[in-house]
Amino acid sequence: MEKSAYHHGDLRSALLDAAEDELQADPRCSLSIRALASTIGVSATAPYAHFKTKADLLTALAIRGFERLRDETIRKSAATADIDQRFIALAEAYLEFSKTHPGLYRVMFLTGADFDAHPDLRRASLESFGVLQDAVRELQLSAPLDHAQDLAFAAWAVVHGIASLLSEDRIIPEVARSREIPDLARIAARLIVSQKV
Amino acid sequence: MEKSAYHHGDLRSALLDAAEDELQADPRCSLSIRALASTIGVSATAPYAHFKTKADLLTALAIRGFERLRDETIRKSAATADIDQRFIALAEAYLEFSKTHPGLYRVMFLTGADFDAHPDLRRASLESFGVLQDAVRELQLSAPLDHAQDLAFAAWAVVHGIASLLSEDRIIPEVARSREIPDLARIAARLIVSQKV
DNA sequence: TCGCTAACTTTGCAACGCTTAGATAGAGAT
DNA sequence: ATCTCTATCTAAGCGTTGCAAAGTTAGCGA
Repeated sequence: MEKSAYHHGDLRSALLDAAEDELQADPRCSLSIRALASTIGVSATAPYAHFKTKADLLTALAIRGFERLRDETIRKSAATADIDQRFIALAEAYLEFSKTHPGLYRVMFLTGADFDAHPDLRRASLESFGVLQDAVRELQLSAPLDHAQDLAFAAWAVVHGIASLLSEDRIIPEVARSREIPDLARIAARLIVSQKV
Repeated sequence: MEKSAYHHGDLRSALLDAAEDELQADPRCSLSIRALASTIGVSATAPYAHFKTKADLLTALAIRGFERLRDETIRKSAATADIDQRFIALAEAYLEFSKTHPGLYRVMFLTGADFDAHPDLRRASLESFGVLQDAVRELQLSAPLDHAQDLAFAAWAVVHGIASLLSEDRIIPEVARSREIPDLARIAARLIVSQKV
């Protein structure tokens, strides 16, 4: 990087980094390509050498997000030995991610990019879901496979539902007030864990 | 309406209707005030007499959406007598709403308007949640109140989670393929109903 | 009949996504 | 060492957007 004054060197990464910073500062901001370019110090249209459209940049951001979510959930749940506790830890990690990166989380689920057009996005999303799926399978090894699949999906839905309501502030204040993430994770985990056959 | 050529008569409602039509045609569209005004046939800035900002229009739309969601869920679940079945019907109605009005659903959970600034939005949202809450309370009249509250919240989270994944196409194809709404509703309902004390 | 006022139009600005055409510089071949 | 190819950048500009400001219209109560 800083190879010359003219060529930036790693504008693509710089754009994604700047976008993430912006999202961190204002989770609901509509990222402006021109503004990103400006803060980096390149011309307004330089980003278009790396992303054909703004949607493509958002898709790249979403992929980053899913990869980080996968890594975070794996890391935080690996520390626990007990299977039930591990599932709770996983839910916690998921909610924690959505709370510490609300803007990124928002982009992940709202890019509107369809999986067929972006196989990388599909893969990243599938891998995130896979972590939850594995944990559920651990919960009930003897269960018929489609039931385990349904349950993994249900687990994803609960956790994503809570995360979504949480980060969009659409959560019912009376319920969520003085509710910490561990509490919310337990609410979600209880539904799933109790379904063990 | 059509009081004169100059004054529209009911521009506010016309704007909301046009916005809904637009969302129905393209659920992911970013509504343009100018475009709405144009299709209605008034000047580009006429809408600002009724909505101070675009966000205010979106908030009004969200309120409409929550009211319709409340009505729909009440109507469709009232037909069923059995308590468990009623809960399933309720989940179905919720998912059905998110599927038939994906654009509106999107606006409802993404306006970013905070409840403190928009008490009408808070009320509408609370009333939608209240329908689910009542159904859960019916499920377990004897339960301690806070548990019922948690469970109602969990129910909302699952259903909203599924609806969100569904309408944003973030649903795992392998899971959702050939899954109709009744199936998805049953997956959600099983988690909740089985928690009866 | 006379204002008062809500609902409109006109004009205009700054920011936006994106296109096009041209400038720059590093890397590989000769 | 030079030439050329190409990815990366700049500059200029188009159409659209949200929104502010100032003036116009018409219905309604005094």
